[in-house]
Amino acid sequence: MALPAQPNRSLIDGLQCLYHVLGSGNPIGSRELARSMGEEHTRINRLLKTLCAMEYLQQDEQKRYLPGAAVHLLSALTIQGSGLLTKALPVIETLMQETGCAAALGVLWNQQVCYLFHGTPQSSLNIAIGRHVPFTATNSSIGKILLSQKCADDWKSAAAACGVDPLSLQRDLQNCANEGYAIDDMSRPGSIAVCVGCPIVAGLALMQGVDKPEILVKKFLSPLQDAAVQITEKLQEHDKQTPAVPAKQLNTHQ
Amino acid sequence: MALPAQPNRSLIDGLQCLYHVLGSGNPIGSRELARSMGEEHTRINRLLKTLCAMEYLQQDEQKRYLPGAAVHLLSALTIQGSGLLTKALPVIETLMQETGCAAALGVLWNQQVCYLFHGTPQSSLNIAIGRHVPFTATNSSIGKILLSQKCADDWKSAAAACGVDPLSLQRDLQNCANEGYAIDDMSRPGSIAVCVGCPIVAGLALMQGVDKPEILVKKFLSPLQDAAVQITEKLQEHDKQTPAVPAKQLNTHQ
DNA sequence: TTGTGTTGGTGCTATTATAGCTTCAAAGGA
DNA sequence: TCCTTTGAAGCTATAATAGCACCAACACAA
Repeated sequence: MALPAQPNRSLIDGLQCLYHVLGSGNPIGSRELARSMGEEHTRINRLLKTLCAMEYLQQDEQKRYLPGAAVHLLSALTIQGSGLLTKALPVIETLMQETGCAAALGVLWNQQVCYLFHGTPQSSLNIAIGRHVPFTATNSSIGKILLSQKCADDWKSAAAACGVDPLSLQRDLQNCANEGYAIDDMSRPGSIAVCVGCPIVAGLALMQGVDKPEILVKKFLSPLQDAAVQITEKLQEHDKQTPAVPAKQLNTHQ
Repeated sequence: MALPAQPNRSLIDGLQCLYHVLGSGNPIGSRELARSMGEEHTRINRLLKTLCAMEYLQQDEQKRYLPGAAVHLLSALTIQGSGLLTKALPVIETLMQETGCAAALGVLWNQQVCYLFHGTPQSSLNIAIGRHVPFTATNSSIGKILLSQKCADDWKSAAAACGVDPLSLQRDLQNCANEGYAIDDMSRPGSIAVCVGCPIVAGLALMQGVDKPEILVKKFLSPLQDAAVQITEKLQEHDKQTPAVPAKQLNTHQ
């Protein structure tokens, strides 16, 4: 991912602090966070205090940092603003009913896949958010198909980060890019995934235990692609007609 | 909310950019965003490019900005890291079954309430995220109870932001703080709300149309408080035992 | 109770990251 | 074809920031 001519270092590091606190899973002190991030503690402290002032974080009685109201609100705004989950869920439910498969919707970030949805035809419709720890992209059909749309530098970074052979990964991803889908037949159950969104934002997968990966392609690629197209179209309609939150309500420093 | 000695202006403004793009509800260009935020366009452009580089945002074919994978992942991490929704939902479901009321869980930020959950005993368990536009705090029992825990300066800001009489609001909020609950009997249906979390992070409300607000207190305060205590305890257990995402996976610049 | 170590947070100041003006190529619309 | 607006970046002055040193408070062990 190319940096712009003048990236803003404070914003980058501040978001990394936020990410680490959220990923910590429990309250964490400013010096502890600085050590775990390998940074100078005063700077981290100031970034944390700024996030606190904005209510993205708050402090418990021992002054350790934990999520605040603003980050919950950002989550809600993310889901509503992008419409990804609300548009995708009805399509995914139909897809699961028609195919009898489990399905997942996930995003790729920093060589990791995070599920937004994971469910089965039998279970009540369930949102996966909060259910799964992010996991390495190269172990996942969603990860591979999303990674295949990235540049060669990202492929090298991914190979290094995930500890796999770069040439092998390149062949695999090149094939995914060519075919427009990715297969994971190493996990149990196996899965097949395609991209959704324009620009691409997520991967959609169907999962089923099968004897041969070709069966995943033969049985499930077509309905999966149809579902992905439907979701992408719904997202584009969403982008054209979603009323914005009034600017007065968005403005936070007047 | 008091600013620290050396707040980081870039982080503040960068998060406001992100918030505005998400709240926009559709892709938005950098000059358009700068105009709507009342800021100089070069700076906004650099902040947007930085958010893009980190994949919090992405650009469509017309180079307009829309949510990217990282902000979805941050949402998932928020929900998982705080455990607020996953811990609260089973308790809320029981509460709705026992009382026959609709319920809501919401956070307060910038004088606005945002629902994380809103459901009824009859509907399948549903997450409200993405369902409701944030709305002004003083029109909501959740807003009032959360606001009552803030300082007097915040009360004045809220009165100004929501266009209500400061003295009237102060009396109302003082009463909420004293009683430990807030009533909204102006909306249809009426509702009663208490705080959850330690430190407080959200408000939990029950809603039902009643002839008199006293009936809300008499019938629903006790089960509501019980549910709030249960959720708060579960959150504290969560903070003690949630495994963190491995630091290797959190580290984004190595 | 006392001493030690660690904590969160800030004062001070050098410096560099940043902000804002200007400019440009590209794109869209009349 | 011309005009307007766009996203993006070069240049440079400056103010926001980074890092060191320090402090009061707290926890823990002796």
